Amino acid sequence: MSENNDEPLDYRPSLLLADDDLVFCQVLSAALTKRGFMVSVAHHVEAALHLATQDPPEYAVVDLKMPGPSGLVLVEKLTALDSHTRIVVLTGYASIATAVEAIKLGAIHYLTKPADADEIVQAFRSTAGDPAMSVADAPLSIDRLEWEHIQKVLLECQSNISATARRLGMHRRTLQRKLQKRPAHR
Amino acid sequence: MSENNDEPLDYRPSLLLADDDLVFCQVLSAALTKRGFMVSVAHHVEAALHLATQDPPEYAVVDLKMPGPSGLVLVEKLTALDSHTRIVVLTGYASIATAVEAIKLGAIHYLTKPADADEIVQAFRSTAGDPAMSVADAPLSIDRLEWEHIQKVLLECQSNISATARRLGMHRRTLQRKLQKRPAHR
DNA sequence: CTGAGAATGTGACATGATGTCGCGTGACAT
DNA sequence: ATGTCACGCGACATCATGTCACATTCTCAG
Repeated sequence: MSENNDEPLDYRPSLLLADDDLVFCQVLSAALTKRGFMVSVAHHVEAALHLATQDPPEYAVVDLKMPGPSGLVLVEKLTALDSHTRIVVLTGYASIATAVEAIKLGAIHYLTKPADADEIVQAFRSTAGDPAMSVADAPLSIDRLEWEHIQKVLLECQSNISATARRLGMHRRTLQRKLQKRPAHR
Repeated sequence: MSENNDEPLDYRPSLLLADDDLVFCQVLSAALTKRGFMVSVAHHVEAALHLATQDPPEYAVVDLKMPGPSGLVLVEKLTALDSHTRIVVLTGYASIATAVEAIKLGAIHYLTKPADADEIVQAFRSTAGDPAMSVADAPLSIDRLEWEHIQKVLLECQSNISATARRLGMHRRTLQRKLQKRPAHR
């Protein structure tokens, strides 16, 4: 299922993964390796550039929020090094402004976390004007997405419910109800 | 301040304004004319294409939400007609998904209403971005997150509302109502 | 060209969810 | 001690949602 038949079986395209989240990198790099990529990982822009300068990768997944310079400058540099590198931006702090910048700087797609490996591979294939994705993958439901997002922000706020509610622009009472309503749901 | 000294004084670059909001068109076209553009207006994609085919404009301002086909197809067609046309997308229903598409299809910038004429002119001047922009944003609000997710799926479904509602497991009526609301800013 | 099936826009209405206020409690710093 | 802040919970008016119904318009194969 996960084999890529478009390429010769023994050829693994190089992929640079730049993200400061260690566990996320582990999980994602394993998933991408399983899908046929030769993955190298960097946790900040400088390290990523070091790798890319020696051998510009064919694919790149870059997070925007990293210690030091933002992932945007990495996108720019990667494009400068090799304009054929297919770059996908993957961020937990999505905004229209950074999305526009990323695309203008050479990224071919802009995804928001949580995103699984399949979405990313799908993004690599995507071309402009053709949002014809595989209908197979069901998009996660609104409720599920909301839950993930809440959990993430809640973690950032050290489980401070009041602070989380403020950052999310929702009423504390509502957040309380949402939290206790589904301790676990697919 | 609003004079354009880069061009001969009697030369007015052509600008196509595509938006279905009549009063908005009046106001904006007046403002742009005052700033030295030769403005022509269209209220839907078909009319805009008719004008553009005869004489591809140098600049274009296109709204996304118009009766009939989306402004995205206009962006695509305009770029096909003349890749030098500087297109700015201007919409009151902004989303990351459409922003990415618009840029990939050839727009040079993506603005959200309300935007005044100065912002638009500014956008026309913009070149490839500066990657030094701030990226550390507050997380999206719950409402905003929901909006972005809906827009993404909607694009995948080629703006088919019924199909989108099915994929999201929500009632079509509910989706309609959500789409009519303006997206929350943060 | 034409009809079946699908998509869309819209209204109405019962029900469930949300926003909001308030109260009491405990933790912590001043 | 006293103010501030976070928390949980009750109550209630209001808003959003799910659901059904109906009239158009679109799409596309026959």
